[in-house]
Amino acid sequence: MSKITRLPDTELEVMKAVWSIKSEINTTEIKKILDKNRPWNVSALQTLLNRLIDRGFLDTYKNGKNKCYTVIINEEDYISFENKSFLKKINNSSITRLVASLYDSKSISDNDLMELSKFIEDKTGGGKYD
Amino acid sequence: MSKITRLPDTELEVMKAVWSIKSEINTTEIKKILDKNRPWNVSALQTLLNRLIDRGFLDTYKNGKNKCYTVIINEEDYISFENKSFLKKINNSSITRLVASLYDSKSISDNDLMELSKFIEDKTGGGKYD
DNA sequence: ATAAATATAATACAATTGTAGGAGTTGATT
DNA sequence: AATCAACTCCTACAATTGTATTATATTTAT
Repeated sequence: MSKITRLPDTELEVMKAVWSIKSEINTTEIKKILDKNRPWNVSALQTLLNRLIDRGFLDTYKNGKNKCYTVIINEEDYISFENKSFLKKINNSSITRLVASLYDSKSISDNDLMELSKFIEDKTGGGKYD
Repeated sequence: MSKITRLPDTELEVMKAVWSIKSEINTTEIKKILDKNRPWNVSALQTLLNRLIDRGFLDTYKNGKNKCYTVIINEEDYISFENKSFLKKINNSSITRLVASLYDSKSISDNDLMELSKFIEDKTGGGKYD
């Protein structure tokens, strides 16, 4: 089990594309998805894929002329890792502080809070009162 | 009003120290605070302070032999900025998704959820039911 | 006024991150 | 098997980030 590390922005962009692929994950397929956002240089992409292999996020195998990839670190685990590190680094590990900051700066709405409230009720056993 | 940009890790470390100082903000004072966490090289610190000036986070003036700093970007604004960017980049702008991820990975507890719930009640007008 | 102590300035450099050119392979087509 | 297209590999390099050395200037104590 490789230790998860924070990814640089472009590597994360690549991983997001990789994670979204349900069929064979090869360079062309990845590039096709990335190109929907902005044009990608194939060599640059290859470099990033290699770095992701070095980091233990991906493994690779050959299928004919294609280079294919398998996911080692899955999306949920990585997102969890990022969320936890971020909460600590920026909000002193306080989720209330984070939500308050987002709310005060109008980055989330009353509706968002309602939805969140519903989630909390679910998790903490539904009826806090009665 | 300068545009806020994301800070590299070490520059953020420095800014946190700067933000915490209520008296005159000079290099020695900053270093004293930083050293509580890990030993800092003064020149390295100077470089980072200069970069923070370039980025528009700090301004500087001389007080006798001391170089002093004034804060341009305050902590709340920067934290808001980081929180918003992060929510978008990692959790698709969904706060419920973020909280769910933190909860599922046991990075926040039931207690944290309770506290958060209280905050939400406050903000959304106290009694959702009666 | 000179030495010792303290603070700043100038510069440099290695590691990481973002980007790309060009040569080499492989597989398909005729 | 020669040609062409698609894909990969190797290498390079600029920008950013993290760290430090040395030199210079200023203050303080003698």
